[in-house]
Amino acid sequence: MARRAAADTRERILVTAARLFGDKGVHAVGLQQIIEAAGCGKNLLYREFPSKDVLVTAYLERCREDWTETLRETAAATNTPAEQIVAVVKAIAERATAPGTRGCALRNTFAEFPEQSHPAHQVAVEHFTQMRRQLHELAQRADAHDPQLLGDRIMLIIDGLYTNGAIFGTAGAAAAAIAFAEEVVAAQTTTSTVVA
Amino acid sequence: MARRAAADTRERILVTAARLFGDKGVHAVGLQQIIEAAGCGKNLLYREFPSKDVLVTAYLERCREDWTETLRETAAATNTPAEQIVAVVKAIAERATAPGTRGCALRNTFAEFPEQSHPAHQVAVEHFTQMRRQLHELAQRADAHDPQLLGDRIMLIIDGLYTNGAIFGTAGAAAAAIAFAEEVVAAQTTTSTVVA
DNA sequence: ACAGTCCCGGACCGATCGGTCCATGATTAA
DNA sequence: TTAATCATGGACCGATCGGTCCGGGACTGT
Repeated sequence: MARRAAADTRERILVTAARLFGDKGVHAVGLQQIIEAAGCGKNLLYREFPSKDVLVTAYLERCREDWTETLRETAAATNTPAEQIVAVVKAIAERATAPGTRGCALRNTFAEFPEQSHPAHQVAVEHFTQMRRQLHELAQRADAHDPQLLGDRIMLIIDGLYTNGAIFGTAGAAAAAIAFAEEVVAAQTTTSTVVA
Repeated sequence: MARRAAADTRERILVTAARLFGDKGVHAVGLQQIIEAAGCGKNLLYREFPSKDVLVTAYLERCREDWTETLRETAAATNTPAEQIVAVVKAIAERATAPGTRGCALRNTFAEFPEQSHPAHQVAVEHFTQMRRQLHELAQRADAHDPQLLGDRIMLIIDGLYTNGAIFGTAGAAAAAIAFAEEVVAAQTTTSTVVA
């Protein structure tokens, strides 16, 4: 077998770890398990990720990239910020209700690392802080009457959506969430609060 | 020292375990730690809770009782089902934004035990299923136009509230959540969809 | 005072954790 | 072909996990 490039190896380990962490939770997955699933030597994993904390952090950064990618895709697929907000909720609804999904990986890992000093905790907090700011900006560009309020409401819906989807799947409140988001956006972006 | 009654001992262990589990997560807390914090012998814990799974299950059942208690209290403190729905959201908002709170204990533990066969997983699923049914019933008694829809929306808000409060505390979307719930209830219980 | 009951807490068990080190074998460049 | 490089995977380490067992001391009823 040809020798694999270091970048490929790192990617393979990270993808494997992400799958296992996502499926079973970080604490429940041992490094030995990741090594076996990735089919690499023990040295290699420790060369790329000197400790489990580093690996977990890399895993969470990858999850953050997924969110950023979602923002980009929905921006490209819609014409207005208002439409994009709904598209984001729709994209997350699909993801959160997929079979076997366990909710937001960053939220789950946040729950596993309560210590504020832990890097995983910090990455998760950074993510949600950034996410909230981005939703506020998006609401502002959508000319919402109260951008903060709209952003926060969308954030509540998204966070609720993840939990609900993890438990009930498509039989849950996902469908309700999309219509919910549409109404909330519409109510905040119409020229009057009176709905005819 | 006077000998303690068995019921008191059990309660003391359970309260101690609940605090530690809630603060640090189930996987992160060892039984030795609980024993030391509760100030009891090792035998005693294993007499009351033959395994950690049993203890975790008892912890989650206690959390479910807290929810049931919240339902009772809000029912007693309000005059109409519509008011009760808002009161429930308000009560959870206070709880979820308290300093040091880490979100919904059942939701967090659900994240830690992904295996469907695990009793902790099952208790959590039962809780959310029951909770959703209760919110549907409450919405029905509030004469909502679409009780399922209103119940699901409130559930999204509550689930989102827990996550948001765990991360941002009172600086988060909690205040927005209460007004949000009020509007959602009002829109579903007015005689017309036209808001003056 | 005595015998019996109960509880604290430490010794101990096998398993597994994160992490280190190295022998072996395969692949590469020269 | 030879020498150097690199990945594999097992041996090993100390710590900690859930769980069992038991010694010794404090309390009880008689």
